[in-house]
Amino acid sequence: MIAVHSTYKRKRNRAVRERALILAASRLFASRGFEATKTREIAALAGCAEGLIHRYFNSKSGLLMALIRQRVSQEVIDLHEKLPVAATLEAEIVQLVDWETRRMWDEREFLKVTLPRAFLDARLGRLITRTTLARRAEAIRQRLNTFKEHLPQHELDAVAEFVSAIAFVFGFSRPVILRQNTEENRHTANVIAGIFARRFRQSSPGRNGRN
Amino acid sequence: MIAVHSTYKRKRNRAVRERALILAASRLFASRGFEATKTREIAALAGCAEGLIHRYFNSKSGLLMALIRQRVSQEVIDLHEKLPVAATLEAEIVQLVDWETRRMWDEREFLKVTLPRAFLDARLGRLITRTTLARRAEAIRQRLNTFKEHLPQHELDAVAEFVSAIAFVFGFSRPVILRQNTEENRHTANVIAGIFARRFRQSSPGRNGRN
Amino acid sequence: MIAVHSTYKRKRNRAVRERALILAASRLFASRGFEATKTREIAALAGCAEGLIHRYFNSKSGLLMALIRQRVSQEVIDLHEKLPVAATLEAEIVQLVDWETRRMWDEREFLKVTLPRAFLDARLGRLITRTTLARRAEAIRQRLNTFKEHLPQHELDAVAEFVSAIAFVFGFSRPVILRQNTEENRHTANVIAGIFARRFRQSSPGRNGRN
Amino acid sequence: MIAVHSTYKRKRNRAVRERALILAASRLFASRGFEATKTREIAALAGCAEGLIHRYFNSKSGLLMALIRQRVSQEVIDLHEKLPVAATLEAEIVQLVDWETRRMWDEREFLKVTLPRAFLDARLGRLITRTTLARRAEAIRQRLNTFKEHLPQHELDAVAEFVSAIAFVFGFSRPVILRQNTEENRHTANVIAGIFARRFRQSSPGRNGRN
DNA sequence: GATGAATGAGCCTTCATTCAT
DNA sequence: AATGAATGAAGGCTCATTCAT
Repeated sequence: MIAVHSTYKRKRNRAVRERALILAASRLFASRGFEATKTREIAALAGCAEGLIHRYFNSKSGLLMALIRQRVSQEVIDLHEKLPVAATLEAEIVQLVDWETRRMWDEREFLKVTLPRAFLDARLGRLITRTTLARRAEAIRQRLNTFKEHLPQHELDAVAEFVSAIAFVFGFSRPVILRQNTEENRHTANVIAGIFARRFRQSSPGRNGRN
Repeated sequence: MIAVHSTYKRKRNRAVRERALILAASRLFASRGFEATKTREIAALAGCAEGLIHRYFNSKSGLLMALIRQRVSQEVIDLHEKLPVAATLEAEIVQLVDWETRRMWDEREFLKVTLPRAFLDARLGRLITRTTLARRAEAIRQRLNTFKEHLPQHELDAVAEFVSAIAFVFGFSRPVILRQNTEENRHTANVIAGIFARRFRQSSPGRNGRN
Repeated sequence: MIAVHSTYKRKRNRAVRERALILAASRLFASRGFEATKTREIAALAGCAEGLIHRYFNSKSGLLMALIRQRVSQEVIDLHEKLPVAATLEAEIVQLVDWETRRMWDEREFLKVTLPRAFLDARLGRLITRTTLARRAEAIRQRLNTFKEHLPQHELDAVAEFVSAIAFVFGFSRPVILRQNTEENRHTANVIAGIFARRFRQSSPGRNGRN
Repeated sequence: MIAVHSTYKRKRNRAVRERALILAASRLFASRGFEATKTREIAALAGCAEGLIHRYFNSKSGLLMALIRQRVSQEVIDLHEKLPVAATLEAEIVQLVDWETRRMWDEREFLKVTLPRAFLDARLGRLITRTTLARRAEAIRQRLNTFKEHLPQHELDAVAEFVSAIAFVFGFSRPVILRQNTEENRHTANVIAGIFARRFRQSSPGRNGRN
């Protein structure tokens, strides 16, 4: 009984410590960059010993990889659960852009850590594409598929790409990299989405044309 | 990697050496990252002595700043000279997206160096915005202004933002960061531009409707 | 040069290591000068890692300061305990000169390190005066005070100064700086002290005059 | 004629430049120490090119040696010319101490440069002894010899040593190294000299004893 | 298993020296 | 001959990693 408890506790502790280290690393890598962050600082912020970074993750960059792997596995595509599909394709596109733009902003810390590494490491770049972006794109594509009668297949992909591109730029690049105002960028994203989506407005009976 | 210098030894030519160092640093920072690049490697690639980095630029990061400053000053907005304005707004939008997407690809090395630093340094982020992005956006806005009778002012800004966002994602992010195929991405950008621009198609007499 | 450490490796013993580093630094600074001594050499002689110099003392010059501080705090004025006061003032002066001359010789290593720094750093010069020289002078003054009936107050200070001046020159300057023979210099100091002290010979009854 | 003039001028220039470099080095070595002084600073202060240090003196330490050699050769023992011998031995000792104490103070810059080097370099220490101190001691001894009837030979040497020891301590060590007040130290030197010299007071007829 | 003190390879930087101009 | 730009060896310091406790 004691042994079990002890084992359990040890396991629990390890899991807790691992998470603490990953969280601390995530924060510090994002704000100072990977190489400028010292292992000592990570350990201090996580509240445990420096040596654990090497015991658990082998090395500083092992911790980085663990950080990425963890996020990738956490990544849950909750689009369907949390966001009801809109009534029209036009509305759906606008709503997707808004949703994804917000999500990119929420993900900014992870992206700040990941992107600069992906610049340098082709494998990492492809890993992110495969595990994160591709899955999201697929989820978006599925939702759009609801409207397939108003959306030729060859355009469906383009719309999905449009959504994630606009979300990335106005949800992450502009506010995070270039320090532009978050709200304004979200607004811009919406205006652009509106113009883009207009193309897919279903003509109401008796009205035609651009206006 | 081939040395970026022509053959000279102990020749006095500050201008040439500065350029060689900046070029070498640009290549190495882009491919390995700033901190992973050793000053010795930069000097070796530039074909001159390590000490010159400090004589000319004060420090390794001084060289980085010089690199950024140089590019910013070189940045010439040659949109008008090289790319004739299209006949219609729709065509102009499509052509601008294509042009800017290519340009982003051409700038990939500089962006690979700059962006990760901008992640960490707010001032640098704003500097880039002001000196590079804002100027280009302005140039695009001016061209679009040619079509102001077909483009309400509030949409003009959105269109300009759309152009540079799509160009950044499909000209740089996707092919460089995520190592996706350059050509395919350019195509996707064009498709998206097409859909977007369609919104601004001037109705020809006797024909209406979505198609 | 023989390593100044006993055999240990990766043992945790900060106190021992600090002492080993200070001792090694003391030896090397004295024989080669501060700047000519490499931190690597100090660490090698102390038998520990270079990094410890910076962990313990912050920097090479921090080690120098620690060295000085340590000696200053060690400095014990044991004049009274080890050297009985002589019967007469004349004898006391002679004996003090001899004692202090020897002590200067014993301190030669520390002085070789300290003096050249005091040349350049006013604060250090005053620190040494205050902590080391002034205290010794005071101790000498107290002993001389035993003979106050034969020594007018205004001369007491001069005698104390005489003692330390002669000790410094013939115990340190001549043998250490100018590499003159130690014994001969001690002899010279004694002769000078004899002449000087003669002034304070108490006239024995029935005999006067110079002899 | 032109050639002669030109040659003359060149020679003159070289001599002028050498002196300028030696003077600049002397100042800087004294105030910052030998290694902390950069050749560039010396050249700047001397108002000529860095390369000349190596052309004229081979190296930075060559310049130091030249500085020492020059001073040594300049050293003129002008004791006899400038300072008349006193009437009595007692007065002569007091006056010699005062004179030499002042001279040490005047020499402080040179000593600040030389002594720390002599700490490290035995040959230099002996060179200084031989060329500077020994010569002065000899000059002093000669003057004292004037009073040989009142001064046994074995004491003569001790008196000469006393003079230079007291002069060194109160003219240089105390005011320069320990930053003590110059005037006070000169006074102390005089008091000590007075006590010491008293020993050699010639008894006036009809009066004996200590007073 | 956890801790954090000890290690030492490696890098940026300095600056005496060299040499093209 | 004079200049000062270029060179590159060398050293102080950092910090990921190791390992005694």
